[in-house]
Order: sequence, then structure tokens, then C-alpha cells
Amino acid sequence: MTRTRFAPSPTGFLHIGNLRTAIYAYAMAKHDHGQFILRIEDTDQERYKPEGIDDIKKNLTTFGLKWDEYYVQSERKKTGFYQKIAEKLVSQNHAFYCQCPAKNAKEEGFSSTLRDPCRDKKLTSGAIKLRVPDDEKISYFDFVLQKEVSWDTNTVYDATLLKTDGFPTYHLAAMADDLDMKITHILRGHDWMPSTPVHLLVFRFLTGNQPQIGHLTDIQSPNGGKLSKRRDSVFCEQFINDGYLPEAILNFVILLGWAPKDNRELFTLSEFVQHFDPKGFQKSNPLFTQDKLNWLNGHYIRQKSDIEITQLVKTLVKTNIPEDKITQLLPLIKDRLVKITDFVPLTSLFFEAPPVDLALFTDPAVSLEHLKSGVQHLSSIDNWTKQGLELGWTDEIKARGWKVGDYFMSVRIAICGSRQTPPTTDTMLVLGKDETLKRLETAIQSINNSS
RNA sequence: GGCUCCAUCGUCUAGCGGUCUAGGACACCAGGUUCUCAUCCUGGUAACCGGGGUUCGAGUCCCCGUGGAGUCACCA
Repeated sequence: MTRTRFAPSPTGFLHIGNLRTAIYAYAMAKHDHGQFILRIEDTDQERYKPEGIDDIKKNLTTFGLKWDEYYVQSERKKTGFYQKIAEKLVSQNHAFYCQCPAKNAKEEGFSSTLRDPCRDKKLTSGAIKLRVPDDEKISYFDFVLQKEVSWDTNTVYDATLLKTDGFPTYHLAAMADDLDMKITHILRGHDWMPSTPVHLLVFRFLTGNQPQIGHLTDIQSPNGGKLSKRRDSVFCEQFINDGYLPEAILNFVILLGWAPKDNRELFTLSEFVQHFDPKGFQKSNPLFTQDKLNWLNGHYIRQKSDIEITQLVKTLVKTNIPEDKITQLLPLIKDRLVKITDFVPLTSLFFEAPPVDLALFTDPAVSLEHLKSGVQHLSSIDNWTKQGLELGWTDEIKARGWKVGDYFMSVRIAICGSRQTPPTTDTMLVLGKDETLKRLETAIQSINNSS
């Protein structure tokens, strides 16, 4: 039975890279009808952020990633679980106490020594560190890379397993938990690759059993290098608030580092679960460019009903527009929505008459004639419906020798204040007769005043 | 600098020795539909990092360069 876990640290908000790891781990487990476990790795007291856990749970939920089991490492620590394991390793001579002051990598530079000076001092208290054996080759098969990766233990340092504050480090906590929780596949970020030999040794000394391990690629900034929380948009919630649909974000992120044999691109979560194959993992780092996200978002928006989109607009946009009005407007702008939040700029013309911009008219004199004729045609109409509006209109236009496109462009600019709008007759229908005529008259006035 | 990973169109990728004059998607460009824009449809531009091998034959295997990435904490 496949059991995977998503094991984030609550040190900030869930970002797109975390989400992707979670999705892959989820799909891997569910593809085999196994379990997906959420484990909070809060063993770093200094970087702990209390709001982090809620953020993780909330986001996993909005993306439909349900966990079957839930653990918190700080809770497990209280039972002495990690402490006992660390002490047992010392008693077996696989680990040792150390009382050196904690190092700081940044200050140490590149020249930190691999073998700890305390390893043969036979101390009986302090931090506990792993006793790495000399002259061994240690290796594992990476199920993402689909190849064996190996190290010479002489290049591996005596990593700390238990800190002086009694908390385990990741090296101990995650491996002990993975074993204890019977995790079958460890899927984690590529940045863990260098400490894998440490973990391999921990597994060996603990039980000799070892889950399969796979290291995911890193999502990189469009400009190259690490995704920056300052420069790039990276947080899941931020995308949701910007008007991206969870299904679009999900689909986009799935494709960032994974592809099926047939190169299919559109996936819902359950479809992804069904088609998941670890051989589809990419080996090189993808760049986080959002073009395809935008396309996917538009695609998924267009698949939704107007009622569904109305609800999304309501929850995402602070607006007092009544629901039925939103629903009424949607058919006019649905094809133009890239993000749900685009609803606001696309519909503003329906609520407030845009200022007349004379510069938009290519030939104001001709447009003036168009508009006058428009007023004449429209004011006589009692049946303010699409059929009523359009009845005989184009014939009138053509009869006066005008191009239909030019004519409607004049009208469009007059009532919408833009050259890019929904179809003009549809717009007039929503606006109503009075408002439409009012805007036309205003535009006529403006042109007259300017000449 | 040591260790480790990676390398196909601008981007995401298919390809796992011959079917590759390298396929798809996004983006871009052009055309069509349309009263504009958008949607939609059709077409187009565009890539195997370099050099050596192995082989009858290499994008596909090996080696060396080069380039990119990660990491070197009592952080995860």
C-alpha cells in the first residue's frame, strides 16, 4: 500500500512549490488507492509561525487535497519519541554527544570540517550527532530521477540529530517519522538531495528499512535562479485572491515538472490521480512563466456556468452589484475574462457612463452623422429587445452608404468610451433605452462643442 | 571551492538507437468567423549547448568541456 506524506514547516505561507509537491505526493498515493498524510514539521522553534498551520490546511483544502492522517512533530516530541531514538543511536555507537557551540554556515564559509571533534570524547550530554562511517559508498535509487545516486561517506558530515533544546532536527525527525508512519515514498524538494546520504545512514541505523526517495525539480524564477518571494508571485492564496481558479492553478502546477507519455495537458485532480506515473517526472528545473496559467484560467472560466462565476465574482470582488445583475452581464464578458477579478474593469461601463474621448473617433465628422442617425433609429423603438433593436437597422445604415463596421464603431465609442467592448446591441440592451440615448446625445454634444 | 543534480522551439514538454526533413501546448505572427475586442477555427515562425567517442546508424548510449541549479547550520 502506497503511503506518501506532505511535510511542510509552518514558517510562512504555502507557496506554489509546496503545493506542487503536495499534489504529486497526493496523486502518487491515491493512484494506488493509498494514504496521503499531512505532517507538520515544526521542530524549529525560532522560525515557527502560528498562522502557518492554518494556512497550509486551508490551502490544501481549497485545492481538494484531503489528507487521511495528520501529525504534528512538536506533539510527538512531547512523548519522548525522538529523544529515545537519538539516545538509542548513541548507545549503539551510531551517534555521539557533542557540546561544541552551534555553527553558522554563513560565517564558517566553505571550510567546515566534516568530522566532529566531539565524536570520540565519550560525552554524556549535549546535542546528539550522527557518527558517519569512513570510506563507504552509500547510494539509493531516485524514483524521480530514475537513476542511482551515490556518495562517498568521506564527503558527508556528522549531522546533528537532536538539538540542545531537545528538539530533533529534520534529519532525525523526518526519517524516524517516515519509518514510524510506514511511508513508502518520500517525495521532496531537490534541495534535500545533498543531505540524502545522512538520511540514508539514519535509516540504516534505525531499522535498516528505507522508503523510496524521489527529489523534485525546483521551480525557478522567470529570470532564472530561485523563486523570490519578493519579486515573484509565489503564494497560493495570492493567486486565488487575484482571480485564478484552483483548478487552473492545480493544472498549471501539475504541468510544471511532470508530463504523461501522450503529453496530455488538461487535468482535473482526479484525472491526474488516474493518469499519474512517476516516470513522467521531469529532471530539469522549470521556469515559472505564467502565460499558460492565464490560458488555463480562461479555459476553466469558460467551462463554468454563469451562476458559478457569479458566486466567484461575489466572493472575490468587493461589490454591491446584485447577483442577478452579475449573472446578466456575464454572457457579454465571459470570453474576455482571464481572471475572475477582470469582471470589474470589463463591466464598469454598465454602471457609470464613461467620459467621451473624442480622440477615439477616427473621423468625428462622420461619426457625428452616425450618431445622429442612431438616435433617430433608436428613439422610435418601443420594442427594446435584440430583435427590435436590430430590425431593419443595418439596411438603413447601408442605404446611407456607410460601412456597418464603421457605424457601430462610432456608436460603440459613444456609449462605451472604448474601441474594445462587448457587442454594441447587447450592451444597449442592458443599458436600456434612456441611458443609451443619453450617452449618444452626450457624445453628439461633445463633438459639436469641439468643432 | 568541495559534493550532487540537470541540459530538445522564448516557455512547459513528447522522444527512451533507425518511424526525427524532431511532435504537441502556451506565447508570438498571419488568415477565417464577427459591428470592435475577445472566444473559436486554420496555417506559420521557432529547438536537439559544444567537442570527442561507441555503432551500419545518436536528440536518444559513454567521456570531456561549457552552461544552469542545489547544497555545504544545533533551518527545514
